[in-house]
Amino acid sequence: MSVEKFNHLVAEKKWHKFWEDNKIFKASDNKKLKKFYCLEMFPYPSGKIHMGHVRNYTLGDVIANFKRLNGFNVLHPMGWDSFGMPAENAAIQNKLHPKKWTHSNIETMKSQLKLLGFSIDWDKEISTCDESYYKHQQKFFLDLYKKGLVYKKESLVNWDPVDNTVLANEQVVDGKGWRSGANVIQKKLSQWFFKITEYAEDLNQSLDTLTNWPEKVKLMQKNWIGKSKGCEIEFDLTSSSSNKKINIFTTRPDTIFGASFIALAIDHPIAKEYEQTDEFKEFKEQSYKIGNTDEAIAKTEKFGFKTNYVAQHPFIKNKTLPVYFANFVLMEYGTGAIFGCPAHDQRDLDFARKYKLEVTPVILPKGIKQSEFKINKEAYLEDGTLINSEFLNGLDVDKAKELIIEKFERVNKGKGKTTFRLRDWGISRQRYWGCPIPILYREDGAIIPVPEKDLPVRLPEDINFDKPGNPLDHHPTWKFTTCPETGMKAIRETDTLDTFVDSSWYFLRFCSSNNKEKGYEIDDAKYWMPVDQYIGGVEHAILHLLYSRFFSRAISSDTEFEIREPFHGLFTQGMVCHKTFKTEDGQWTYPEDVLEKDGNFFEKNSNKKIIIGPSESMSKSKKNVVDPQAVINMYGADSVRWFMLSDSPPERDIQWSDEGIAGCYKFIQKIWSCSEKILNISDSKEISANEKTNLEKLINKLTKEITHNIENFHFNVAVAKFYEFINNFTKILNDNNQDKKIYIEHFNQFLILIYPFTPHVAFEIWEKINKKKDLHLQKWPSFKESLLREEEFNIVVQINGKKRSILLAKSGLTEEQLFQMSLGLDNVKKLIENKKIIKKIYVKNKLINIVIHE
RNA sequence: GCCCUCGUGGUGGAAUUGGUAGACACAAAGGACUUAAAAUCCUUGCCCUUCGGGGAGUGCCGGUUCGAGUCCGGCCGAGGGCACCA
Repeated sequence: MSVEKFNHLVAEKKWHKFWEDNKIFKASDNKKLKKFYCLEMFPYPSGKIHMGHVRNYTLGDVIANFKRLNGFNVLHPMGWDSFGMPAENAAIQNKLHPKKWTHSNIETMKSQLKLLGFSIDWDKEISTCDESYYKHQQKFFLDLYKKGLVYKKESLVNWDPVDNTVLANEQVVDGKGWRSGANVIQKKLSQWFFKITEYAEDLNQSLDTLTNWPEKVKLMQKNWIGKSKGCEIEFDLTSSSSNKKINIFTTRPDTIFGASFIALAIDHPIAKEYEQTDEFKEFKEQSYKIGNTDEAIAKTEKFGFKTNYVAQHPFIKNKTLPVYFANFVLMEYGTGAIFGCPAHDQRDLDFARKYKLEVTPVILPKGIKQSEFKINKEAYLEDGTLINSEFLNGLDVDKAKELIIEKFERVNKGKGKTTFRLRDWGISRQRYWGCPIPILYREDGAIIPVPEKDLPVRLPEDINFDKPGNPLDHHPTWKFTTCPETGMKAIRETDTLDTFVDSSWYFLRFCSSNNKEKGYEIDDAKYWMPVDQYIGGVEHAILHLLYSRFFSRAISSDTEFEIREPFHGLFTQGMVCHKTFKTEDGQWTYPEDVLEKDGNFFEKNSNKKIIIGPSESMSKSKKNVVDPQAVINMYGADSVRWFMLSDSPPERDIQWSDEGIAGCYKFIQKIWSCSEKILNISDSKEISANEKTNLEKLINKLTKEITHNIENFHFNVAVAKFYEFINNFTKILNDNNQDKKIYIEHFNQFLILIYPFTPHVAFEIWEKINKKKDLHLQKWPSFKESLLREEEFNIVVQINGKKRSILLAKSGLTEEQLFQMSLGLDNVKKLIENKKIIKKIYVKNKLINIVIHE
């Protein structure tokens, strides 16, 4: 009998149309339903979708479908992170307007996403470059401005000389621009900032409430925020000509008696007094000379510049400390000044050795005599007992810290203080393709926020990219305007907002996508927020997630509904990898251009020999990419989705392979042919009661496993269980009486279970069997614990912990009965002959361990 | 340098709380069907074996336990984050 194949090309098109026409993935407005907000990180419209998108949205789609079948009102939207530099770069290179380029990319990518059959509510689609989006963002900017969370300051910024723009600290990777890869230089500019540091404590503490976030991500954020408890201490500085007071910050106030110098940052206010001297100029120049990479900075030799100040030690009369400027002290952290305790800090020790300063140990390691304890080249950083420290002597480090802070506070020379590594978020970008900052500079010098009624501040469309720099700045008319209150002349802010601002609230916009008045409606947000499951790449573990957590708080504080944590559950998926191919002369080669001949590989056109490199994350530059669209055409959307869920756990990297996708295709066909076999049963006969129970148990077990594995993101295990089921099911189907009704009943349940993974083939078979297009209206099946209970068990029989035999036993037997049975097993008998049994262990329905004397 | 995670067959990986290691898939070898191929299906997978079974085995060394991939200590290796943060 010939069996017809599943034709994905026809079936997928048919179901896409049906789903779209009937809007079956539309979220309901009925706020009485139990909701589930499933969100994947929205894409940047760079051109075409890539395998990373496919994986991301497939993972999310399984969850969305699963939750819908479980009776949730699911919000599963899609949008476009559509402002950003590539659009401008494309405009410069191809003379194409960024808007046109962006919109055409969105069209392409949208049609590609639709090919995969994702259950997206397209009615809620948004795009951050639309003024219907960014006008609300400008309103939020003004709100934050009113709340005092936005400020402008002259600051040294990371300047990318290739992209001609400012970069946030986070966008500088190893001293290079994250996008251009150019060496970043320091430049002074007046910049807008969000006061994210205002929320440092809250952002840090609240991480502990995020129980459905990966520990790894929470830890990365903790490290980034970098909270440290310490103490601020006031020192009196004197020189022959003046007296000063300065504050220093330390986390080791307990080592105050080991202090031997004060070190200041090069740009500390006191530096003003030395700026004119040649020696200081030279010192400053030298410290700026050091390489750009963080690593190079960290390994640079410590050096300093001695001032003519001395500092009075706070507790030792007549003891003064020399005051230096030092290249390793940062103005941005703490107070830009420290006291050096060489014995217990490596940098301080290096510095002290260089300038022959005192090294007084004040912490004695446990178990070492004071007379034998010497500091040579390594500082002692661990805990111990305080020595040489007057009233602190004999205490351990923690106690000493406590006591000394109390003492400082009592004598009014310092106080306990917490500092953070986190800095404020610089949001100004000297770029055209971004959200305009709604600010005016009036001719009298006043800075005026654009009134709400004048929003949006629209981007002009007639722009010129021929000159370098920001086209908004040299636009002939756009920036010239008047003050709405006084009528005085005014100039618009020509910087635009960092695109991370766009993505810091888009999840809120999805709650009220089509609302024209507000960025989001409080009632909608109350219902939908927080996002129940957020899925995306781990590369956003710090920036995007931290900014979003801050921005949600900032814009919703003082409103009726404060959104502190926007993402309840977070899942970070791994990357899609592929082998890399290079010709012998070092040219990267696309996988489809590589041919195999007798175990050797050649480039298709040139016939050059190909060297196969390690599997790496797919990237255009290395050409180790596979185009999703081509694969979908060939194998179908279900096969591609199935591949993305198979084998590798979703949090780990996955290796793309041609064999793998072919295997997935085979499995889809196998499901199809299994359904054909059932439908073609012509001589239906009743099945035996025993087989009937077996079948019931099979589907019941599958139901439990799939439910459990979806809930825990073990999609690869779920896939394995589906394979196992189909293997067993077809075996029973082939070996037994063919009871059509029973098989159909169980296969229907199987189709519901697999629908979230491979919706097209599931719908097609469902319709074929049931003559209805209503698979999506089915209820997720429940499983019966009673059916999971077995009447027979394989009980492992161990002797001294080693497996020796297996005992097939019915349930209900007592421990003693089972023990006697196991003693009767040939293998066991042989091994315990003439040996003394010392002990026996029984694990119910699982295992017997007989311990004997060897 | 500091912090974190992970080491299981040829490969991707599985293994609720410590309780049959290697599920499932890919690749390979052999076989069945076929004139042939494709497709499909079956078998095998380290060492020894009298074919009943026995032995070794989850990066390395040691420990706890009746029993360790799983827990503890120490190494080695890979990946990721931070990086002059006082």
